[in-house]
Amino acid sequence: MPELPEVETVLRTLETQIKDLEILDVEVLWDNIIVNQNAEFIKQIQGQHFREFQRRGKYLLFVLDESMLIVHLRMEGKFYLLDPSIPRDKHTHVILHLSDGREMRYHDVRKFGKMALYPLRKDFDYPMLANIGYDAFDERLSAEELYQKWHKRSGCLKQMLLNQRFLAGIGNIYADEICFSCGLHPSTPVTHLNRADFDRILVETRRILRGAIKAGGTTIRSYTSSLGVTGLFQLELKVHQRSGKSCPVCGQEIIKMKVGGRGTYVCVKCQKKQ
DNA sequence: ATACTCCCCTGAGAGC
DNA sequence: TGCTCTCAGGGGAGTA
Repeated sequence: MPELPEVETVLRTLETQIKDLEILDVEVLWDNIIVNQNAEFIKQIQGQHFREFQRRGKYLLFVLDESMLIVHLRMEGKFYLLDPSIPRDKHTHVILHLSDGREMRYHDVRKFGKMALYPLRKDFDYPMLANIGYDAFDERLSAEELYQKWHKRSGCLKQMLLNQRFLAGIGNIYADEICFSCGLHPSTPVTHLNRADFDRILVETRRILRGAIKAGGTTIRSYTSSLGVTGLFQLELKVHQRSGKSCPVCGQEIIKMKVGGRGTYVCVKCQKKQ
C-alpha cells in the first residue's frame, strides 16, 4: 500500500513528467473513484494545467490553474503515463488526456482510491483533508504536542501511528518498522509511553520515512512499479512481512500477530511490551 | 468527544 | 482441476 514515501515518490516522478501539461479531456470509467459529482469534475478539470505538486500525509495534491486535484491511492492506486495506442486494462478507471498526447491513467485493482476537485484556496480547508493532521515532516509537529494529544488516550502505539488525525503518512509497513526501531512492542498502551518515548518515536518515524523516500519507497504486492519506478526499501525492512525469518538484531524469529485488527510483525525479544 | 462496526472492492490463498 | 469461502486493508460514514 502506498504510504508517505511511496506517495512522495509518485509525486516527484509525476512532477518531472507532467508539469505544465494541459488536461484536454477526462474519461471516468468507474464513478465511485470521483468524490464530487462526475459531470462537474469533468467539466471543471478540462483545460487546466498541472502547476504544482504537493503532498500531505498520503494525499497527492495537484495544484491546477484554478482548482486543487486531490488524490488518495488507498491500497493499490497507481498512475501510468501511456501512449493511447496501448490497450487499457480492466483496472483503469480514470483517464486524463494530456496535451503531450499521452494518457495519464489511474489504475486501481481494489477501486478503493479517491479523487476530488475543489476550487483553489489558500487555507487548505478542503473537505477531503478535513480529518488529517500534520504531515510527518511538517516542522510544526513536535514530540511535545504529540505527547500532549496522545498520552492519555486509549489504544496502543501502533494504532496511534496509523491514526492520521495528528501525524499523517504512516501505514502498516512503516508502523511496524518504527515500532521495531524504537524497541517498543506495537501493542504497548499509549498511556505507558513517557515523554522520552515520544521523542524517540518522532525521530525514528522521520528517519525511517526519509530512508524509504531515498530508496524510492517499498515495493510489495500492493505497491509495484508505477510509472516505471520501483522502490527498493523492501530490502531494508527489518520486521514487516518477515515472519519466520530471524531478527536482524538478535536473531529471534519474527512473528506475525494482530494488533488493532491489523497484520503486525514483531520481534518479541527486541520489542518488549511496556 | 470518543470508540466501535460496517462498507467499499478484488484477487490470493485455503479448504474441499 | 475447479469451485466456494475467507480475508486483507485506508479511511469515511453511521451508530452507540
